[in-house]
Amino acid sequence: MSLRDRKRARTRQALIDAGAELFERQGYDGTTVADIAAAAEIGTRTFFSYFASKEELLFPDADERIRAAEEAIASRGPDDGPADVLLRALRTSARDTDLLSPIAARRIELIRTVPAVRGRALQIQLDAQRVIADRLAEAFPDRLDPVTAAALTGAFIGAVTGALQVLLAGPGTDAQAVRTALQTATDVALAPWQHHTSRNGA
Amino acid sequence: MSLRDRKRARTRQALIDAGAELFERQGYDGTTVADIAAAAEIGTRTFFSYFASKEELLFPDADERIRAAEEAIASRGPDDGPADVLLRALRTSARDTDLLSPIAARRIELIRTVPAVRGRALQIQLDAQRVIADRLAEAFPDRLDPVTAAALTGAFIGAVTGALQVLLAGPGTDAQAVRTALQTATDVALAPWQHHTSRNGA
DNA sequence: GTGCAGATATGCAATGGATGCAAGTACGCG
DNA sequence: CGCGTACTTGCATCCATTGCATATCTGCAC
Repeated sequence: MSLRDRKRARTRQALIDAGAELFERQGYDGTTVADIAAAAEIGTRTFFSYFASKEELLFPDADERIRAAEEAIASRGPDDGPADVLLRALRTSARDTDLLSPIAARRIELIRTVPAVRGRALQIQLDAQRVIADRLAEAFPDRLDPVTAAALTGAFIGAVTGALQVLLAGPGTDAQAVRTALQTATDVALAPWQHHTSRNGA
Repeated sequence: MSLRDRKRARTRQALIDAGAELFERQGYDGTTVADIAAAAEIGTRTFFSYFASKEELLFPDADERIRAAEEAIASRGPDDGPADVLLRALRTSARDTDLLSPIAARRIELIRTVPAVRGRALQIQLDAQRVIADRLAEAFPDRLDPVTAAALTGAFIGAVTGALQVLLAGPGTDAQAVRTALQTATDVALAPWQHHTSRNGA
């Protein structure tokens, strides 16, 4: 990696960190892009050459996750069915720190409370869903037509999202509750597609 | 309805119509709120006492639809299970003109092409999903815990959304294709919950 | 009909995100 | 070293959105 690339990566991370801290301290709306740029010691204008919008700062790894999910689909085993593949994609792209680490908790809080952030999060999710549905249809051309693949993917992601939404709306949530909810959601969505009941470890 | 209310309703409709025409003619981003307000003959500032944002103009009946869905759940028959109730809610809140009328087609086009509009549409959908999940859990307290109700609702709406997304991404779509896709989506999401296969007429 | 209280409408100014443009500056490579 | 390209940045601008103060209108009571 060249100096230029290293520098750019460092600045990018500085922006992410500065954003996280300022959002924590002053709230999302109480923090301006100018604040964040100043904290990372770059010009305000330059912020937008790193992130297309203020919201993007909260989802810096969206692309990687989608790639990870695609990778999980591509590297499926010969006996895996659509349900297995979706579960693998979920486990691969959603790390277990995603719901319980303090940083993640604050992100979820922002998704819940700031409309602009929620809107962006949902868009990212829908984009991911489309990609996964395409890959899934490609992976099982005999068993899944494109519409069915999209419906199945939508059902899977929708179930997980819905379950987490109610779960996280309540008070303090522990790791075990998250696991149970995920198991419930994946069972609901995938029941007819699973040969044998599988354990969920995400 | 008082004069005041009638006047307000008329202005509101004028804004919706003006928005639809201007978006059609100049594009969404090419139309400013000031343009819309002027076309409806009100002050720019006043626009925001009718709609909280420019995007809201495209979803003027979101509240009614959610109420309609709640009503559909409340008025369920004694033999209806969760799957029947969700199907009724869908048929009630989504009119068949929603996907095929020219006005609706343009709205869908905007949802697909304008990020801000897509974000708002998804938020409205998620809000509706939460309400429906709550009502569903209340309707079947013995059979559905809150998390399962949310997962089921999410799977149902997610499947429909996913299927429509791929379907509408393709070229010209006719009524029959929409019906088939909806049938596919609801089957995928509700298969284990349906006693007997039901016909879908939405 | 008159007048008051509350709801509406509007203008003005300010804030803040986002973008185009035109220099300026740094980096990679020959 | 020297050039071409990529990255930064300041500046001006556009536009959505909001607070505030003011003017206007409507519903209702007397």
